[in-house]
Amino acid sequence: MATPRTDPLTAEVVELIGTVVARYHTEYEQAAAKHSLTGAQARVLGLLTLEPMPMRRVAQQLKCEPSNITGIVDRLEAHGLVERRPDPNDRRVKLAAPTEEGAETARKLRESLDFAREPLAELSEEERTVLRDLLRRMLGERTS
Amino acid sequence: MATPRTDPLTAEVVELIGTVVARYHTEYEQAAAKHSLTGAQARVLGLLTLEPMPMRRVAQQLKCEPSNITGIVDRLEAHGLVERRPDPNDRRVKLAAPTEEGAETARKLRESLDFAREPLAELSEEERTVLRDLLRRMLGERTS
DNA sequence: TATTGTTATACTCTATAACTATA
DNA sequence: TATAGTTATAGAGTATAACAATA
Repeated sequence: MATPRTDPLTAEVVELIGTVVARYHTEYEQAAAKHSLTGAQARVLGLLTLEPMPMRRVAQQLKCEPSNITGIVDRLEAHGLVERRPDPNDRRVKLAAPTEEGAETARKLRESLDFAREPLAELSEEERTVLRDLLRRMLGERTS
Repeated sequence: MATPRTDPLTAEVVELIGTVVARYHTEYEQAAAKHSLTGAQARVLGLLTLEPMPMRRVAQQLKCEPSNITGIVDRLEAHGLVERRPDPNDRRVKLAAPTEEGAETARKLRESLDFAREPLAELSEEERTVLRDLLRRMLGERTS
């Protein structure tokens, strides 16, 4: 209640961002579906492709309960895209890691996510730079 | 495959948009949860606040199957936020409309969605105008 | 004792298909 | 016959709580 009424300009920007969010999600889900994956599965696979990690950490990155990761990794494992490896330093831990096929699928997934190019192609390089800087400022320093 | 490799600048903008999308979703779900609603329920309620409409049309707007809307409206109705009204012109149709309490909840929900202000407050009015124009261009003419 | 991953449970969202009542 | 909404069903994601193995 400390904030003033939202002005029309801000409201429009928020609405535009909402549209971006909706389109981003649609495209992400479609790209995942092309590889018979759900959005959550594709996100986990993409995450593991950056670096194999304990199940616990996957849950932290996805901001969900650890118990959920069990099922998602189960299904990725059933597809042959991910495997569980023992952690030599702590036998309680299981490291989730993409298989070779999983890494390949993740790569194709990133490519088929043409949200990357199609809408941004409308903008010149200079405009994209401006957009980048504005988004950076908007998102702040939070490394999180 | 007609598109060239994604350049680093575009890649960064895409990643920034991904961050915006993630934060938008988190805040949206949290705002909905404050009112004991799920994201889907909050979206439907927000939609109906703009204009009461047949169940069928709700499904079209949310891009999901009509059968799903039955349950979502059931739960909103159980919360006393939405009601089903007969359509005088076609007795097959049920118009979903917010109750007074539903409209009030939707209003609070919009306010508590401080994604609207907090991050954008970092930008000056001129910068927000630039951002608006870039997003408009990026999203194209589609009025939808 | 505390932590990791899992299981069990319950709820929601989602798509598909079959059903009903209207049109 | 076609359409609007519903029901039934199944799969997936989510949170909570309890559990086994390990630290």
